[in-house]
Amino acid sequence: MEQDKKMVKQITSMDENFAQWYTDICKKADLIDYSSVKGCMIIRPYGYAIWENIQRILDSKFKETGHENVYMPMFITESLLQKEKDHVAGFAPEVAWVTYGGSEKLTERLCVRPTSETLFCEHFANIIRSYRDLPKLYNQWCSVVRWEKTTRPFLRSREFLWQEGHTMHATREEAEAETLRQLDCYADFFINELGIPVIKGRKTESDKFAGAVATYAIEALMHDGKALQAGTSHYFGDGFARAFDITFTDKDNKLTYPHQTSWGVSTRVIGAIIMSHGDDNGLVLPPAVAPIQVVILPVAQHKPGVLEKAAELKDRLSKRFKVRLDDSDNSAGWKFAEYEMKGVPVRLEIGPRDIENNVCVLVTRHNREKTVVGLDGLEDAVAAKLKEVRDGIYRKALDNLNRRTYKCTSIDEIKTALSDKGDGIVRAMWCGEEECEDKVKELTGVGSRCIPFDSEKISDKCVCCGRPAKHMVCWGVAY
RNA sequence: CGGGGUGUGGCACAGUUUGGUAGUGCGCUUGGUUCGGGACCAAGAGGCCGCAGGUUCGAAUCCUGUCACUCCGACCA
Repeated sequence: MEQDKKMVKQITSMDENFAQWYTDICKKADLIDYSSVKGCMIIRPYGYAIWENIQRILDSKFKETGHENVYMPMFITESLLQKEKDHVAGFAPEVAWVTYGGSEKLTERLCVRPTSETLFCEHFANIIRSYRDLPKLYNQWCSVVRWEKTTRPFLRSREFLWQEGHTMHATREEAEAETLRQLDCYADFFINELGIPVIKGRKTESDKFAGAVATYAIEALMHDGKALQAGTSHYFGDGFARAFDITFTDKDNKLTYPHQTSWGVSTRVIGAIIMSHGDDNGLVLPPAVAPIQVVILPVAQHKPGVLEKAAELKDRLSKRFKVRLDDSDNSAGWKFAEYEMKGVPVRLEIGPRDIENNVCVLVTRHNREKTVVGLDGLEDAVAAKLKEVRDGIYRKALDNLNRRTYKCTSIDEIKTALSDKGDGIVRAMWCGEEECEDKVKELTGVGSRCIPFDSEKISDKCVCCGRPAKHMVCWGVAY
């Protein structure tokens, strides 16, 4: 069928080489360009516009729950970074250091922030005195640097953009509730706005954030069956508070350590969108974050009245949607392919034939379905189509997750499932010992992703050692 | 950090084996015809062949080194 034909020859097909397909999309959809510094990418206007939309939605969610934005410095003195020993041990191998200021060697070298817990702690120590100062609900939008060895656009770059929330609370219960609330905030955003199903869960001890008491994450399954940690939320207890000497006087006039959280999502979200929804014709963007929600393509635009009608529709639709009218003199076919590559959710075609009949053609990106709709009430038809795209891509992604979820009770079952059906999420029981966690990875290739909240009892025994099981774990190959 | 691949107009590549005038396609510019799935004709512009050394009368091509990108593994958002 014509519809199945691959229109965009420049993109490597997913089945042929998934990694190449991914980088092709990043480049060909104008999301990024490489720079002369390894691992540092240029986020181009179209890619940055997606990030701005992500920021806008999340930022307003954060503010609805009382969070305030701040900005912390980019540099951390070495002695400050050293204060919490688990934290420094976790991050030291991948930090970049500034050793010179101008031509003078610094007496103490400065680390370029890989994350800002230490900076927030230093500041919290100065501003928290009484229980009346709590909670402190802070967030910052910034970039951080981690000196990665292997880099990939959006998924792992040396500098990346993110948001990091840092909060301080009077009680453990309050801080734990905050940790889970923000995890839910991310999960809702992924499911409802991005149409990406996620697994919510807790990380195992070995996979925890450096310095955390508990780390929670949302994991998403990509098209190739690999899992992507898409957002994290940490509960720190009072460990950092003790290391940084942050205390407050509680209602009973007792000096107390506050309880802390941090949580973040990064531009990796864009990688998740690409690998959850994209296809061999390019990007497929969730309407909520698409820089262009509707592209209007006039057909036979030199014929009298066509451009005028197209401009009129643009004015009408712009009141409710993000609209672009492409009246360049590229051929209609070229434009179809171009906006498909860029993942624009809804395309509107308007030509002389349509104008005669007072209709236009709407095409949804994810399934290329064409519908002829009347120009009266067009706004509602477009809104319905955008909803259809969100629901359609969510269903597809959920199907992928369900199809690639395997319940297993033995190492052999895991191996068989993975080799028969490909990479995916293995649900299997675990005794809680790190030794078994490592062994499963060694024997089958899948590591523990998380202990999911929607746990089920698959058997009584650990999939590895056969001793009584403590948890059900989701295992997978990670990005 | 290990293993592979690639660096040649903006992009994709050929040319390297066997050293001898820098090529093709796409894109770009100008003009014209087109336009419901990546249109066509004509005329143009654009390159110290990643970088640094070396061999040679002569190097994109051979040698040494180096850097970057990319893919596959180990570590990480």
